[in-house]
This record gives sequence, C-alpha cells and structure tokens, in this order.
Amino acid sequence: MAAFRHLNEMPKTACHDDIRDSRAAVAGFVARLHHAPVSGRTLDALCKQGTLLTLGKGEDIPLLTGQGTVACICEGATKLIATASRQREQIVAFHFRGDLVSIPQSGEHAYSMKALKDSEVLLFAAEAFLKIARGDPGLLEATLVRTQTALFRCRDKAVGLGRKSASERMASFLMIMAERIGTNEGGGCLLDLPMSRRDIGDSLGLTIETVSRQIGEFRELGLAETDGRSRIFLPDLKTLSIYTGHV
Amino acid sequence: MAAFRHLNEMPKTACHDDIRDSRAAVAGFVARLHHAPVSGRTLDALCKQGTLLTLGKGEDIPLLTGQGTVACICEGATKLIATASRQREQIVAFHFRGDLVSIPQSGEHAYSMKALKDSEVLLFAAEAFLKIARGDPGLLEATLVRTQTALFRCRDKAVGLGRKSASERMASFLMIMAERIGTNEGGGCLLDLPMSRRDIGDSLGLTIETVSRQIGEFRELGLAETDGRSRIFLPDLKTLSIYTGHV
DNA sequence: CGTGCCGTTGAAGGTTCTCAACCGTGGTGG
DNA sequence: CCACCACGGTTGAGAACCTTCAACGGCACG
Repeated sequence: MAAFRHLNEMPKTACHDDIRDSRAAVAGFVARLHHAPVSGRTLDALCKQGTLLTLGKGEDIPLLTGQGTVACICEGATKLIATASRQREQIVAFHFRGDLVSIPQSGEHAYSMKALKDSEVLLFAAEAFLKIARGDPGLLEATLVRTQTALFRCRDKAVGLGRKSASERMASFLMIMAERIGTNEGGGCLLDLPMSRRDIGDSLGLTIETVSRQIGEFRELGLAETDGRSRIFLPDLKTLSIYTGHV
Repeated sequence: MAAFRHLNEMPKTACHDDIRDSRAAVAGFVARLHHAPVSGRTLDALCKQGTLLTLGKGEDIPLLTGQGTVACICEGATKLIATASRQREQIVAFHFRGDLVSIPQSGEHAYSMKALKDSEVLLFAAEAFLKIARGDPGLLEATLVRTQTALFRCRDKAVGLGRKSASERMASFLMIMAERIGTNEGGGCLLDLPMSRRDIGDSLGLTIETVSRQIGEFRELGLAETDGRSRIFLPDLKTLSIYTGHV
C-alpha cells in the first residue's frame, strides 16, 4: 500500500525526519516549478493542504473522488490512464520528476494514475491548490505555464494518434523520451524506459505486438539497440527523427 | 482579407463606432471569461495589446511568428490545425464563441488556425497577454481554468483517436457538438455544423468517406437525420451516447 | 532452479483507407 | 425563374495496415 503522510497531522515543533523530508519535498518541487523565490506562507499552505505519498512500482495513485486532483511528481515516473471501456485503456501522458498534473473530477472518460517505478507524489484537492495559488501570483503563473505545456504535448500526441503510422508513432515516442529522460552516451542517447511495452502501446494507440515489431524494424535499420527489457540505445537521433513524419 | 483593427492605433477620445465596438468586444469577451468584475486598467491594457480581427469563412487567422499566440474567439467558430506533413492534417480542436486558445510558437508540429464561418477574433502575443494577466490575478486564474478545460478536452480527444472505432468516434463527435452548439428541438437536438465532412474527418483521424459512411449508419439506425450539408438532427441523444464507447 | 510474466515472432483476419465513379446541394448567371 | 456548374458528399470495390490469435523465447522473480 501507498505510504500516506498527511503533512498537517504532525506537530510543527517536532524535528521529525518525516516532516523535514516532507517540507523538503514540497520546497524542492515548488523550486523546480517556478524559479522565483517561494514565500514561506505559500509553502506552509502547500504543506498543510498536500498529502505526500510514497508509492511502489505499479501502485495506484488515489485520485480524489468528487473533485479534481492536482498531483506533483516529486520523484519517479507515473502514467495517466483513461479507460474508454473495460480492457481498452489509453495512456494520456507519462509524467516524470518535476511534472505537475491536473486531473478533473469527471470528464468523458474515467481517469486513473499509476506509478511506473518507485515514486513520490504530492497530492492536492484541485480547489485547495487553486485557492493557495490565488494568493501567490507566481505559483498561479507557474501552474498556468505547466498546464499550457501539458496541453501542447497533448495536442502533439493527438496528431500522432490521429494521423500517423505505427512506425512514425514509435519514432516520435522514442524522440520524446530521448528528450525527456534520455542521457547522452557516446554520441547517441541511452534510454532506460520505466514503462512496459504494453504501456507504450496503450500510449501510442497500438498493440504490444506492433510496438515490438516497430522496435525490431528500427533495430534492423541500425537506429535502435535494445538491452534487456527497458534499456534502448539510440545511436542516431537525427536519422530517427526523419521517421517521425514531422514536416 | 481579414480586417485588422489595431486597437491602440485609434485616439481614445474619439467616439468612433469601431472603438466602441472593439472595446465592447474585449469587455464582452473578458466578461464571459471570468465572471468577476474586470478592472478598467486590465481592460485598457488588453485593448492596447490586442488586435481585433474580423474574418470571413475559411480565412486564415494569422498566428504570430517567433512567439506564442493567444486567441480569443469573440464570435463565430474556428479550427486549430496541426500539419503533420503535406496533405496530412489533424484538427486538434474546434473553438466557439467565448473560447480562449493558446498556440505555442513551435512544437513538434506546425499549427495554423482558420475561421469556419464569419468570425471575430482577438489576438495577443502570448508574452504580452501573460504580462497583463500577471497584473490581474482574476484574469490569470480564468486563463488557467480555460487552459485546463482545453487540456481535459484534448485528453478525451486523444482517447478517442487512440482507442476508438470509427463509429464510436463519430458518436462522440456528435455528442460533443450537441453539448457545445446544439439546440433543443422537439425532444431531440438540432445541430447546424459549421464544419465540412473533411473537417470532421481531420478532427477524428478518419477519411471523409468513413465519416460519410458512419453518419449513414446512424441514419439507418434512426439516430440521425441529415438535412442539407450542415444540419443534423439527433432525435435520441441517450441512445446515441451508448455508441460513444464510454463506460 | 523453476515459474510466471513480458516480450518476440508468425499467420490469418478485420477495419479503415485508397481509388474511382456518381449524386446532390447550393450558388451563379442567363 | 430556371438551368448550369462546381464543389462537397455519397457509395462501391479492392488493397493496405494493423489487430487478433497463437506459440515460443527469455528475463526476473521467488
């Protein structure tokens, strides 16, 4: 089970490791969120309203019912899943350290969120978060900018899902991952993907078989080398980008 | 050509119809944007920085180059197009009266925007708009909320594009349009679609032929009646919603 | 070292796309 | 007012791409 730490349930005077860690997590996250200095009041309010969760790989992140949720990924990686119907899931976005995610209480589809690996997530009720942000224009603006980024990414995703072939989707995915979590390695890019083939398929609107075949194609083209289940080395991003189908 | 009206090029003292109209357009839009009262200073700033365009059907909305654009749809309907490659377009969203649209300067794909019918659009440089909003927390918050709504819609769209059949996409599209621009009519819902079959196809990731066939299927099921090119009557939204493939 | 899940590979089938022809609407000009 | 024209929409047949179904291989866990 996920380890809950209601930040407001602990005495402020106590020099408890958990408290220090929690405050540090909040402070660290906000620092990454907007580079302007954060007021102590805002930090206090965030600590008071937020819930810090430590999740194991595969664990479900409990979204709030009856209201929107704001999740801050302090550490690790998560997936945001929409369930169209039983046995038919679409991963709407992957999120990594420093990302801020807004999930509505209800929409066309049911949403859920899972940790791809051991993660640390800070949860807020959307209303409460907005209320705090209202009192701190810098935080409000940072949230807006993050939301815009998420929107732009989602639009690009929609283009891929609507108008691209399997190999183009795969190439796009690899390029995006290279940019977000890749590490330079001898002229190429090394990826240590936290998600399974099923996750990739559910993200690209493809089956696991098609994902596997497409990776195989890139391997034969000399554009990808796989090592175990999660590691992929991309020796030539420039050539790979040609296959994304962008103009 | 689109009729440009740089709001700041006109003397403030003149009681010119255009000016009154422009100010009225800005004021009207902001009033719909957030229901809190708008400060005069913010209104002045918006009028000063914004460009009001009157566009004819099919006209291109000139996005700013080298920087992001914020577009406010004061009147009419528009489509936001992403071009994956030549002859392969994906409509990312349709926008109607009262919508606020953010378009980045550059992303994975090239974006453009067109009027579906005679429209009135207020354009801002994203930076300038953000600067004004920074001085008016109410506007900033309203923008955030609108951006979130756009994100949520885009996610739902991504689910449809990734995991739904042609008929499910068509049903979803009709339901969304019914909600956004439909009018109640004798127990059912009357749609006067401003977009062509090609637009619908480009929005749903389908071809015009498939769109046509799917509408035909719903017609045979007694769930849709077409009248000319643009009018569609949906006698039974409840039954139609079953076909959307939502849980 | 065994077991189970994840990933890979192969063959058959289905949904949608492509190509092509036709039809109807709506606008224009006589 | 009617006829024409052009474009948008409809309908049909064949092909392509991806999925589905099935079996096998291999890594990671107990």
